[in-house]
Amino acid sequence: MFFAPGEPQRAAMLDLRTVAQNLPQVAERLSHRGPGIDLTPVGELANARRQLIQETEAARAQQKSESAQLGRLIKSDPPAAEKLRATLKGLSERVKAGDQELERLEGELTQLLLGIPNLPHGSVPVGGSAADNRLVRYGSAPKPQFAFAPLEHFELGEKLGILDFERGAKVSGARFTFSSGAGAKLERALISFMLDLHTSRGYRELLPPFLVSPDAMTGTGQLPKFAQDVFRTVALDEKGELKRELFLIPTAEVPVTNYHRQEILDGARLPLSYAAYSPCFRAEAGSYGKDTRGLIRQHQFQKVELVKFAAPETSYDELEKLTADACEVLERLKLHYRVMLLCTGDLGASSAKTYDLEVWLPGQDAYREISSCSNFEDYQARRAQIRYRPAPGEKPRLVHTLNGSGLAVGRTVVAILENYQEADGSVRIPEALQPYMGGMARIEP
RNA sequence: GGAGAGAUGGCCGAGUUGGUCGAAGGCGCCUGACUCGAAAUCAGGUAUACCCGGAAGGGUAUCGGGGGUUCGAAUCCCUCUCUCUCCGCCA
Repeated sequence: MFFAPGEPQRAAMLDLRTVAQNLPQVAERLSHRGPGIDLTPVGELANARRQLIQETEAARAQQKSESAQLGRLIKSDPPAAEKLRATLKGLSERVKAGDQELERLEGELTQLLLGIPNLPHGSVPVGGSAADNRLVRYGSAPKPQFAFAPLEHFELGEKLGILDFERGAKVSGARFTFSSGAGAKLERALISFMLDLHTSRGYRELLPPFLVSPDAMTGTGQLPKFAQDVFRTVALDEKGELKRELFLIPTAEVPVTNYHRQEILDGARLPLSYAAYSPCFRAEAGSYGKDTRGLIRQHQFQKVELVKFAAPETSYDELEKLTADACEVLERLKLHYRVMLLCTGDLGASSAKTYDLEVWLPGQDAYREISSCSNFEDYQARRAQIRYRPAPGEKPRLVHTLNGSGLAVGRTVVAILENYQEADGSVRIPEALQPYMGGMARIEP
């Protein structure tokens, strides 16, 4: 039913039954993401699992009813009871063996399913790389013109004394930075500005834990695929052995999406919208040599994240709204940007559809991603078991989860520095932000 | 960190000499009756997942998680997690 014509938005990922019963269709749609996904083992394992369940459950049903009979026999006919007990012993062992094998099969199957990315939505353009992403629109602010050669943000930041990359490296290593003075204040102002904007537009503010359990990381799909991209923390016991492990969140998406893990939400209250500030920690494995200078790619940065839990019928409308809410930050800051629709080849593994917001950076002479807004459909919800009851008495269904940055704070600082720079090296503060800066209108050396 | 108590269905709350307990009772919710309508009252229904089946329906699992004892565990044993109370420490 998930693949009925005209209903592509219902396409679900990771649902074993759907995948197993629609192998060719699923494989076809996954092929748009690129080669290398083989579903045959999934089909084979699914069949083996089904068969084993039937056998084991039949044996268990027999065991159960005869076991009850044994209970009665013990009182009425002890010798017969002893005889039956001996038979049941054997049956019990068969059942246990079947259970073990089933557990093994299902573990293997889960590992396979975890490795399969989400199915792209029908409206996502097919393409192999970022070059095939589709331009959706530009924001209202025009591209700024400069009568001088605009500097990159790190040059400005160092000259203004508000970004200290050297000391960041001294204390923590590469890709760590101190913001100081007006720079630190600017970050704080941006966070408040963004949260105030979003909460005034219907989001509930949430300040989440910054460390999460391995379960939470799996629920949103960070594990096991991206284990190398995250920081893991451990607590040791007296003997120096692992007592507990927690992960530094790579985005507030992780704690906030897991906020409703294993819950059945009231359908009448959907969509639920949250705006969460958090620092984000990323190991950035595999990006050596990329954006080595400046704030663009740090191991730690701050972000305000928007998260929604929506009914499947409305999730794509909510994606448009969420994207517009993220855009609104750039609109108010009067920064030039464009909205891109990611193609199948550039789409994140968990996402069914993603819009990237790319802000113009005159110092780099390039558009750079400052927000990524995605609909994950029920891909995350299935793992995290987040459901909703459409109406009282009805069956629970999986919700659709969405999220997007609103926005990445560090990159917003970059955009402000580069777009609002003056010939003398000073930087104006966008009007919308001035109330949050104690009225400051300009950062000067 | 030390001492103790607890974790049962949407919620509250029985059940711990192991057997027919998916689990009494209450609340909530749904359906019907009564009513012009509502409230109150009465009757019935009311978990989730998986497997078989076209369906009706049937089967299996789940009483915080995991493991064990047993023919059989919500009930016994071990372990982990979480919550609460008291003491200590601490931003």
